[in-house]
Amino acid sequence: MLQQTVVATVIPYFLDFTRRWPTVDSLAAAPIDDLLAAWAGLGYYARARNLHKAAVMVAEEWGGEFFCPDDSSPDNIANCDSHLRLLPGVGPYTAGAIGAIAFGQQTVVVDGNIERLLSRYFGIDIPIPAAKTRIGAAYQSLLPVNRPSDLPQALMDFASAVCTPKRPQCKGCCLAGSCVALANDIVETLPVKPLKTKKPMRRAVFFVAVNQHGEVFLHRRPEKGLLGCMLGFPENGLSSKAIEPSLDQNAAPFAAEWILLSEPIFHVFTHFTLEAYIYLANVDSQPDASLGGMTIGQWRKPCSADLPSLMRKIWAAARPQLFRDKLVEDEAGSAAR
DNA sequence: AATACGTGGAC
DNA sequence: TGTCCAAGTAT
Repeated sequence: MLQQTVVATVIPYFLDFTRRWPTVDSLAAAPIDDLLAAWAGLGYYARARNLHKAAVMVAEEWGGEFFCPDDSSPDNIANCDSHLRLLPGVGPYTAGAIGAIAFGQQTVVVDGNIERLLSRYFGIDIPIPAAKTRIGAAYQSLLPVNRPSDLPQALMDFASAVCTPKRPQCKGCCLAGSCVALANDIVETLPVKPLKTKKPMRRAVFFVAVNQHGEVFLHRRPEKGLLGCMLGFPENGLSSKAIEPSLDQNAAPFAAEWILLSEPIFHVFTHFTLEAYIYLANVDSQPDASLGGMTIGQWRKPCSADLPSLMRKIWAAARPQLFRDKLVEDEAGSAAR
């Protein structure tokens, strides 16, 4: 959960997950849709899919244990690392963190905080990601024999509090006397990040329908790609790089009196900004939307908690309009989950 | 190596 | 509709 996500954001999700699925076995046995619903709003949804796959691997293939050699010889540290890396979603950082924190091994653990701290302290001025090799070597050179699990956690907290990206607290820093970047007055220029390209715009249309039962029409998105496997309103254009998708009703999941909201909403992703146009419909029947005989969606009680943030935002924009001339029970009653 | 992948908080 | 970034990983 902490991958590219700040601690304060993670805490409620972590507490919910560990309460509902306190063991690897329970997590592996949980329906993936339950995990995805619990993950909704946290972002980077491949993490949730990988977490479940990893739990299934540990439960069914590893006998329920994160096998790790208790002998801490260098060979076994490497073996443990490569073993953990077999789990989907476990990369260099996570494998190192598990090795150090869970098993007390002398692993290399370099997150964004430590990367910043070490690149500054050692004056590593080659760009990321090429600098990662040297930063890893620098970390290796610091590894203590005793309590190796303290090092990454101490460095992360220290860098997060003192060696910050902007306005680092060099005055009074206990490392100021030997920090290469400080001596060269280049602290805030490190680490060297690649130049960021301008974020492109995409345009998409979304279809929000409510039936006479107060249910909305949602579908499960394709298992890979943006918002993979998450619930969402049918749409057209979201995954298309060409900013061309027509704003007409061609992609509607079924025929209805679709009304286009006058104003689009905007949503910012990591690599593009979305301009989302929203079509609305109140339907008296319950159309069975299908393509080639396959049902493409389902009518469900609207529950924002199950939706990724983009879809929550779309629902929040659509709901007042849909409820204007049709009294429908909203989700307030079902929000006490 | 470069890009895809979410979201929200701090300025 | 800004900018930058966060306990990164997969492809």
